[in-house]
Amino acid sequence: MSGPITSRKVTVTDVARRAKVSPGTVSNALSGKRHVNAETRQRIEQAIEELGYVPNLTARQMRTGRSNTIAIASSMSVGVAAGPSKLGFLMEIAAAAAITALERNTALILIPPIDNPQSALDQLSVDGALIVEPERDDPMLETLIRRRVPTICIGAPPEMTLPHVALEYSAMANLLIDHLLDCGSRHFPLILGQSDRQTNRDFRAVYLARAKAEGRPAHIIELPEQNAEAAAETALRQQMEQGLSFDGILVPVDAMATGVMRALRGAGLNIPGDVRVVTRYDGLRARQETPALTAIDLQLDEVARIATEALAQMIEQVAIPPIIKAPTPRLLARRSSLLS
Amino acid sequence: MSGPITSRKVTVTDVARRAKVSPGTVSNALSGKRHVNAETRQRIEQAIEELGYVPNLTARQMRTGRSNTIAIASSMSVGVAAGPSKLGFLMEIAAAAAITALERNTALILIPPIDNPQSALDQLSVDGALIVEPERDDPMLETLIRRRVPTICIGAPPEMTLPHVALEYSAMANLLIDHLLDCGSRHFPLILGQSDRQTNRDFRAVYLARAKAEGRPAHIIELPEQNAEAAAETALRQQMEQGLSFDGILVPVDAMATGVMRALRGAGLNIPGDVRVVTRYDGLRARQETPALTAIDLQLDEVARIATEALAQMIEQVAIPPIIKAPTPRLLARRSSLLS
DNA sequence: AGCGCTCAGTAAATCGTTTTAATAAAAAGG
DNA sequence: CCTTTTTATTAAAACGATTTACTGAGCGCT
Repeated sequence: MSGPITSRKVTVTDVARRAKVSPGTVSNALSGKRHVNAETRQRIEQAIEELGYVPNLTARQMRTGRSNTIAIASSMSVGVAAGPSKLGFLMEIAAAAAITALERNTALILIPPIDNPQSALDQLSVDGALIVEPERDDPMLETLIRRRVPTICIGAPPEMTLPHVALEYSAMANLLIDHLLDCGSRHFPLILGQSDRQTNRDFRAVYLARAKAEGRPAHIIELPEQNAEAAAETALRQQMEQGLSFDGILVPVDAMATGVMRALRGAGLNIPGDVRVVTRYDGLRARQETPALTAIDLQLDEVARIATEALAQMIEQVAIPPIIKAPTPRLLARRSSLLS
Repeated sequence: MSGPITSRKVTVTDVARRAKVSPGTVSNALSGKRHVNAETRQRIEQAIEELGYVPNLTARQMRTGRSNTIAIASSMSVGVAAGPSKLGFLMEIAAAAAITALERNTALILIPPIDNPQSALDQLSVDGALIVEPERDDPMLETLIRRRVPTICIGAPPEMTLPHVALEYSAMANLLIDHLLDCGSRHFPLILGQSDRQTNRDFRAVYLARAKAEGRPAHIIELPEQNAEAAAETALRQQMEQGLSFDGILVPVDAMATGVMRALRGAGLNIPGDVRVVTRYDGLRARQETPALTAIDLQLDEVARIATEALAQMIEQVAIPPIIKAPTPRLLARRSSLLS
């Protein structure tokens, strides 16, 4: 407990007094917006040092109208996102975005999936927002638009006119289907979630189109996203009991892939010998499975960086293209599909 | 593009004018700090509705001196934390803390491990901070203390006088050792990281004390935390080649546990038949291993909640106990140690 | 000398709230 | 009926920075 008991905050005025200049000059010295004499600047810096001055960010924000803060949010309901899987996806992006943001002197505030996201937004003043894989009629997205908060979606939003970083779901689907074919699979069902997101639409469309074009059977299993792992396991088990046969499985959601693996193991099937399994999100789950799952490298940290920088542009009123291309996804072939 | 091109922000003054009252009254109506006539309040609420008034948080913060923002940070260097493992730990806490914070109208800003965390803190004005498993001479912690920012550590800080939520590492170590003994193991090395954190100190102390008291051999393998998984794998492999024999392994860090599992499988050992493996952090890794790893349920979301609420108290200058007990850790026995 | 121009610095206005001190009106008390 | 107290409201002063408009001083150039 050294130092004064009550240390009144030291302000720009205190510094100015000590350096025998006006507050305005101190401000200029700090921001560099106007030139100040080298000698004067010297005095100011010394005063700052001696007094231990730290600028009050709030006051600065108030004057400049910027909060130097962006939010990252996912609207997924707690039930869906709370599992380590989806949360992992969001958090992986959040961590990368936070780093990029901090490099630009911007703080990233985390809005995890909560029941009433709008009330949260009401209490926050942010310069912009990133929103991850928005759903149709996403309440959070709607609130942001109504408030005219600059917003960038990661993954296509339902109305394609909103600016977003386009994750190339179709390309991913093609990569995975090509790979399954390369590995000798011809009969592979598609297992996916039933929420109305771009990723689901694209995977379904590509899957159906190619099955038709290439004369292969198409079989889509749609599942609720609550408790995805167990849902996938039981669903697949049931289908197998009913005689469904296949030599591969395309299951984009990693949590579902884990469930699928469990069902397959339970049925005594050999992977990849009998069945090749491929998934999309290359999270911990895919890497940790035995055998490790073939997946797509989404390059999420790069995606997050791009999105954050685009958002910064948008906040500074610089025009940006409405659709920003994400880095090209790459296939990560692993033992769950490689026969040799 | 409906609506006015440039919609000047509507302020409390606009509302006041419209409701034919003074700005102060509007403020009182909003905050409820002073009583305002029911009829007047009615008029004000209507004006707010009609104008679509949204309070300017920054101005409010400036006047009240609160930013309604807390930071969560981990000081781990990028190399250590960037892996999904440690990041998972931080993020799991962050997500839970964000939820608790939002319930209290406080935003949580994320400071991921970056090279120069102090510069980041300089640009932020927060009411308080949570800091996860601080290290000795933690630069971030030092900055926070110098700035007199109310701070709560999650996991004991090096100087025990700082307020913190005490994760009961000793209890965890005892739980795991008891369990290994129950499962018939008597020779189990301890594999841990070499950074100077409370968790490492506690595990080492308990391990040594019990080995001595119970007449068992003690063998500690200390590893750098960079690239923990590979480090653990090669280290264990080497030790086995040199003739180290054991019937169990105590490896708190989950990334290292994964490496250990790989080394054991590589040596053709049966788990849990030949070797029982237990770890501490029950993350995705532990659950996804085959066989799944026995671990400790740290109840991190509860820990985060407790820490966030304590921090809120501290910010409001309410006295809090310097050491806050975390919920009692519970053993999650899984197939990596269960013989039957 | 007079004119224009840059340079450094200052005083004052401003951002949008909350809070304090003052006030008018109404109610209560004698 | 004249005080006191309470109640509801308001005008004005903060909060701590940035920015605008203004002021001299110094300098170069006809």
